[in-house]
This record gives sequence, structure tokens and C-alpha cells, in this order.
Amino acid sequence: MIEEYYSKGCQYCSGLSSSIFKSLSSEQYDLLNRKQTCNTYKKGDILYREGSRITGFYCVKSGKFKIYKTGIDYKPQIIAFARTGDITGYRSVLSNEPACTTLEALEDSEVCFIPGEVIFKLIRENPDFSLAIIKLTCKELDHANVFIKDIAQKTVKERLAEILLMLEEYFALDSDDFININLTREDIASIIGTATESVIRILGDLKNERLIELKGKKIKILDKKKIKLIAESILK
Amino acid sequence: MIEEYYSKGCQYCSGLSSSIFKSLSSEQYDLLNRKQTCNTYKKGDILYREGSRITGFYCVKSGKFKIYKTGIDYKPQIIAFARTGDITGYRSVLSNEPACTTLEALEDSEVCFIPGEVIFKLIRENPDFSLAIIKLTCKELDHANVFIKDIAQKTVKERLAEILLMLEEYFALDSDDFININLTREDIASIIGTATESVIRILGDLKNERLIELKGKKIKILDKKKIKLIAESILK
DNA sequence: CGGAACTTTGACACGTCTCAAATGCCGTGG
DNA sequence: CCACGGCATTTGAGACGTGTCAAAGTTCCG
Repeated sequence: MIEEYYSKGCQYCSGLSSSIFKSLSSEQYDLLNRKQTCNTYKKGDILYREGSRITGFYCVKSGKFKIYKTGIDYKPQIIAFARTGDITGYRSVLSNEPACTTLEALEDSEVCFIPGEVIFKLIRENPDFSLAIIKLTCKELDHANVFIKDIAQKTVKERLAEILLMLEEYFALDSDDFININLTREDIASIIGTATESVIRILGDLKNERLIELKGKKIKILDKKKIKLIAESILK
Repeated sequence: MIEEYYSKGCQYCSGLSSSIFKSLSSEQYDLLNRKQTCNTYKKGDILYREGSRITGFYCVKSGKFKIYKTGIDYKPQIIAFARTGDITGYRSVLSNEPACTTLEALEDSEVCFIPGEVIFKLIRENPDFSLAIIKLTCKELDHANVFIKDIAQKTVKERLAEILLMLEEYFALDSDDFININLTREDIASIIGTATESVIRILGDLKNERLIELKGKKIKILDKKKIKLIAESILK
């Protein structure tokens, strides 16, 4: 009975202490569980597209996603990633505007959908929830600003080094100590704003310098200290 | 009496319908007026510095500001501007972290300071106020993401064209139809992430193409349509 | 097994940065 | 009020990083 009750919902959306939902009262928590619905998606599936209307939050139960904007000649610019426990789509819902990014699954995934009206109700009822959302957006805003500075001032190699560190931090390691994410060279290029060939060449350089190891799409950081120095523009 | 009462406060912080304070009740409005204090600053003054602690919001009563992060070799990266009616510093207060940017006056200015505790009180009491802040941060976040895409994918000339349009939109025109802001070539370079000399050369090109007019630091857009096409990567 | 997508390599062109030097502008102090 | 010093602007030459294009090799997946 309890099993069935919770099967609609998602523990990451409501239960984790790290989540923005941690301040909810038990009634609010129940409301959330009742109103949310889960779906599964396959690699390559697009949950929503830039410019479309979205009506609620998406909470990642499992899987990984890339979040991107579309630029000149449909060239994608990856703005962020999402992993288990992350929330996306809130910006557009909260400001009642069309989605400003596209959300695409990087692997098979499960995602909960939380209707916008639930969110607005929670904001009205629970100031701590509002504050949690405010903090979340402020944090993302700072990340975005740091990235603007980096992309404007650093070389491609420095940016690549930085992104490798970010990916390791964000997606952690698999059982062989490789960064636990599969991205194409093109994906990586579209994070740091460069050409696919440049990514390939610089990854090759880093490999020759014995700072990283490559196995297909998998990347392992061998010398984190030096990678950091490169990312900080201290070592060339 | 009334004059004196309001002289502490600032009509832009509390009275304008466009402000985030428009949803305040009359008591909340009074609280805001009682607790805020105004100061004057001179061109070049720094109100707060990246990394320092700030304890409240800054609301611009008059004047103009640049908001920047400091990068490699102390090279500044301008993230945003502030003008009359704008609020800054809220990110750091709301997330209780050190300031992530520096705020510097571009001309003599007046600024109101609103203590953080007032803000938090308003958030607790007034969900509409929370929602206004959330919308504000979401909007800024989207701007930041658009700019990441642009800086990553566009050429210097395209970015410069885009920034000229942004500056005209944001600072409007003076009596001679020039954009109403004085920025050094270096400032402009540090918005779009390029070298000062590149800005000078490309401004010169645009002038020769009769798309803009230059008079010292002042810039006038002569052919907005073509500038837009350049900014959109349609015209080279 | 075949085809499509992805990766790799090379050659080359071009945009942009760097450095250097000259000139112009402006506020400060004599 | 003028002269000075410092800062901003401008211009040129050259180097370098990165993007582009083309072609071949590889991996992935139906």
C-alpha cells in the first residue's frame, strides 16, 4: 500500500535533504507526491524544446541530460547538465515564459513532472521553499557569470581543462576511475564554444602530456593538479 | 514633514510600479522607507568588491554602474550594468555568500541601501515579493545564458554590434541621439571579451561603413537595421 | 553486415591578440 | 590659465591560436 502510494512520486523530488523540497510540511510533501507523475525517456529524447511552453518542473529521478540553447545555423550551445536529483524547467514556469533551453536525455532516464500550480501553491504557503528556489537561481546565476568570464578570457585549452574538472566533479567516476559520462567530442566543443577538431587536438595534447587518459568517449584525469593549473591559466 | 520623512528613502526603491517592491503593503512599504539609507558616490567609487561581505540590497537612485568580475591578471569582465531603479547585491545577500562581483560607479551617483533583514522579512511575509525576486533572478539567468551562447559562437564584430544595441536599449539616447553612456574602449572590450585594440578597429570599420557615428566616447547608431543583421550573423 | 555517425589527421586561411610607438585628451597643480 | 603628467586612443606589423575544409579511419547500432 505504501509502496504503491509512493510509486507515483520520486524520492529525489521530495525526500532528499539536499533538495529544494526539504522545508516542506508533511501536507505539502503529500501534495507533491500526489501531483507528480514519472516518465521514462530514451537516450536522445527531447523533453522540451527551446521556445515551447512548459507547465511544470522536471525532476530527474535517474539518468543524465544536457541543457542547451540553439545558436547560429542551429549550432547548439550547452548551458548546463542535469543529473539525478536536479530540477529543470523552473525558470520558464516561474517567469511564465517559453522555455529558453532544450532538455535532451544523454542516456535512458526517469523524470518526474511537477505541475506548475503545485509550485506556485508551495511558494505562497512556504517562505522557506521560496528562499530555497531563490538560492538555487542565485547559484546558477553565479555559475553562469563565472562561465562568461572564463569563456571571454581563457584559451580553448584552459577552458577544456576547466570543463574536465567540472565534469569529474559533477558526474563523478565510474568503477575504472573514468569520468562517468559519455559525451561526443562535439558535445564537449559545444560546452566550451570551439570547433570539434580543436577539442580532439587538445585532448590529444593532454594525453601526450600524460595528464589524461582516453578510452573511446571516456576520459580519465591522471594529474588533477596540473589540469587545475592549466585551467587557472598558470600552466600553459 | 512628509518631505523630510521620505528624504531618507528613495522613490525608485519603493514607489515605482516596475520595481520588485510593487506588491508591498503600506506597512511593508513604510518599513522599507524607514530602514533604507541613501548615499552619494563619485565616478570610479567602488561600492563593494568581489569577495567582500555585503549585508543588504543596493538600489540605484541616480547614476550608472558597471558590475564586473575579476579574471586572469586582474582583467575585469563586465557582467552587467546598473542604472536608476536597478537593484544589485541581492544574490550574495540572499544566498549568504561573499559578493561575486564588484560594483563601480561610472558617474556620480546616489544609491539607497536596504538591510538584508528587511529583505528576509519581506520574503517571509509576502509571497508576491518572493515571486518578484524569483522572476528577477530568472530573467537575469536567461540573459546570462544568452550571452554565453553569443560569446561562444559569434565573432568579435557580431558581439560588438549586439552590445551597441544593448547599450542603446538600456541607456537610451541623449539629446544628440548618441547612446547615453560614457564607456572607455577598454570597458567595451571587457564586456565582449576581446582586446581594446580590436574594439577600436571594429568601431572604425563600422564608422567607415556609415553604420555608426563616433564623437569621443559617445556612439550613435546610424543604421540600426544593418547593425542588427550583423549582430544576428546574417550580414558580415 | 552495412550505413550512419563519430573521430582523427593534415593543410591552410583568417581572425584576433600582442607589442610597440605615436598621438590626443583631460584633470591637477603650479 | 597654462603646462605637465597620466591615461585613453589610434595605427601598424607580426605572431599565434583557432576555425574551416577535406578525406580517411573508426565505432556504433540496427
